[in-house]
Amino acid sequence: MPFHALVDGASPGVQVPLHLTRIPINLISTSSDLANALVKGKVVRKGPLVSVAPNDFILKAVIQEDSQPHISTQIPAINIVVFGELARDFSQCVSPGDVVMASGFTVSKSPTASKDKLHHFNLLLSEKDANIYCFCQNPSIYPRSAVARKDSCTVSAQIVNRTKAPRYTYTPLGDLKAGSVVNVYGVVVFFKQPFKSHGTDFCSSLKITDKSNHSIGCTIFCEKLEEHPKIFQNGDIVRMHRVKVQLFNNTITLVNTFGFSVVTFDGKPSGSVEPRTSSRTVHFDEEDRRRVEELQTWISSQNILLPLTNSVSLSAVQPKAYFDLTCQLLAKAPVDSTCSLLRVWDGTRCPNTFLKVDVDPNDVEGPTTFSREKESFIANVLVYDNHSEFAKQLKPGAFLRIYNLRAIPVTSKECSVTGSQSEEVEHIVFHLHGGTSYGRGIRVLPENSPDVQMLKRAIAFLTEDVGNCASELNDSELLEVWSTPPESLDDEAVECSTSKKCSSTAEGSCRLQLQRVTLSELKQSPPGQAYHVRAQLRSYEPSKLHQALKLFCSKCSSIQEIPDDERVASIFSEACKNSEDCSLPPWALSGSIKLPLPPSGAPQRTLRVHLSTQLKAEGKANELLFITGTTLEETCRLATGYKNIVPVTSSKSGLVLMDLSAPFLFRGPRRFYGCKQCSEATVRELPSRGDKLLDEKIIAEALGVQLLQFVLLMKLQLQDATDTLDVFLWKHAEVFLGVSAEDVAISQRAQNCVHETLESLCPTEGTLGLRPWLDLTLMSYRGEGEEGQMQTYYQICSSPSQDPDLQSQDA
DNA sequence: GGTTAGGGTTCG
Repeated sequence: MPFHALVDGASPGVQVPLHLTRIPINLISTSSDLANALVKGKVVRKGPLVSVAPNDFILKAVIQEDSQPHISTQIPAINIVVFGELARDFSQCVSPGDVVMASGFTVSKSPTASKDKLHHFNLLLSEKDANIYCFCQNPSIYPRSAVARKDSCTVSAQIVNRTKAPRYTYTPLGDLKAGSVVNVYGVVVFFKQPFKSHGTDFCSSLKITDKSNHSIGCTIFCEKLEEHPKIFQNGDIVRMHRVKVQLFNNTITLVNTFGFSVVTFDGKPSGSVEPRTSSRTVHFDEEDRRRVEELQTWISSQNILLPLTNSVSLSAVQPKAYFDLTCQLLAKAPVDSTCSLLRVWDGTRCPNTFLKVDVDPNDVEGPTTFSREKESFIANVLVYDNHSEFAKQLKPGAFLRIYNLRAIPVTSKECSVTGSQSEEVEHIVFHLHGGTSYGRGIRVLPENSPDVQMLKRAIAFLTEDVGNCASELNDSELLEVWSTPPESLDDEAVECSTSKKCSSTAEGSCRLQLQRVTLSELKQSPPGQAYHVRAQLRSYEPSKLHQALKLFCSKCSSIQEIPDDERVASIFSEACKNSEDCSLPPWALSGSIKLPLPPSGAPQRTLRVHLSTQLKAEGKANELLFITGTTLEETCRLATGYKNIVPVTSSKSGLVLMDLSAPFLFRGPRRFYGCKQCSEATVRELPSRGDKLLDEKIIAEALGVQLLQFVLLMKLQLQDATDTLDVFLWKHAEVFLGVSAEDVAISQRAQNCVHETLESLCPTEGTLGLRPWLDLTLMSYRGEGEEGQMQTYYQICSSPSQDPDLQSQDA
């Protein structure tokens, strides 16, 4: 049913008001109190929509009591008459067989009772006073909209009143006929950011494909930028409504037409399907979710065929190459009338030294200088023409993706340290040439995008305080993880091994140039430094990827294992057993809900839930549910449909969270854990957040839980002609493997991606000689070993940049 | 009710 409906543009999550009381159809009469009455029935007949005036309609239908399926005859049924726009919405949204609820109705004597043998009264539903809710017979279809009611009745509801939610059909890209106007779904294989056309509008150009394997060019003209598709990378999914099919040069193309709308989705499955749109009235239902997930699955099966992303981290940039860069803007400055300088970073270090670009310090937005260490992580990007114009609106701190950057090598004369001779030095600078060829452009990424989350973690790892981490290095749990303290890079720790050169343009300041060393040389070098090595991957562990996934506490710096399901299940069953009656906190409302999708044959379970009065008052009752008395399996099943589920148990003192070895929060397939040592968990009402979406951080903070972060931890053995070396992959694991740890925790595709990366670097079959050579930046640091003695450890702090010239060299 | 663009690197 197409009811992911919005009422007057408000947010979804509509619920049947709790003060309504259901009235059986056979008890309806003129003497009944109808003010708070709710009637529920299955639509057994639906008449045509009759237009009586412009925007005024009448529709008749028959609903039948739906609660007595075992009685085959004499089921109470009643005529309903719907008026106005509500009638039109009902006509569009409700089909025979659907179950509806209605309130705010009046009754009148049925003139046809003797003929149709139905109820002696009719229900009259006017647009002004009545509400109709569509009730879904299978709660699994709309579990998100289920709400608890005080009378323990379960409803899955979405409001129909004033819903403008027609059913959409989508044309496969292989079936497009010139001249028609269609709705389509597609996977982006090429796109340009919107650019100013010579007419009145901005123009977006994109190419999409689907299972039919047709590749269709689309041109979108819209005056407002926010109406354009929000495409971040190839592989994103777009859904467009009302596009015209045209022939241009004998090729089918799509152009937007009157009533056009577009929504985009991440092409990577991440557990939740979030429509990207600035429209407040997006229509998005279960069918859409299914289509998006189907395309995501298809994309993952087409990985090899689709030229997806060209994203590269700074550490992997190859001179002369074109690439996309996801980064944070630190500072910017105009260079001249057609060119601006952007200073950006992504948490990794480019092996090449950047050309210093001279700008007037008074023109710089953001810091004019950085510490020497920080400077070595910052890239200089020159953007020209239209991009220089666009850059005027960028603010330092923003997260950007820059498309089709080019790494330009620049040779310049510099004086050596002694200052007497000049020598040729190769620098690098990134150019974003003018124009939009190859999708050249800049996009500001929203804070909540998975790529920005990953970027933030990489940057946070780079800048976090090492003292914080070092003080806890003896933690026994930490030492169990390969007996080593993973270290972080920070300004103190990075004392780079440099071949020091004085830039002739800089004020005598020294620039960092990482020297490449062999593994054997590295072992002889002093710790506490960054080194550049070229090596092959000889082996890695753990071989079972799920063992690489850990939980990390940023407060006490402990690394913890993810508890297995057996352990978590036992915590749930213990909590059930030990549960006692308790008085509810004053802010909590209590109710019950039925579990969706009971396993075949099992009776449907009703669960006791508590929800926040405040959230309910804000119309966000479904955003956070506290549940009691469930098994792990039931909790997971329930979590597929609700935003946030917090399992609790009742004790004499009131509601309490479960043992923190179990996840404290479930959302879809995601589970969130808290640190046992650092949490002071209490079940309490969440402070009002206004319009801010409840996320795990807000919930954890409110409950006094120190949120644990998913991290990946691996041990790699590197080899070159001189030696082998064990190194850890931790703080840069996400950048190195190109996935987020959180996705690895829930997505098979992310896991496959890691597996493929490792397999490509270290194939199970084949000789070592055939393995790619990797350019890597390593940090060395001192830490306490298993026996308490100090020893040197190494950690990878770059992504694997493969050296094509060395592919076939034998070690 | 549909002009604009209709992908295809590189001055800097």
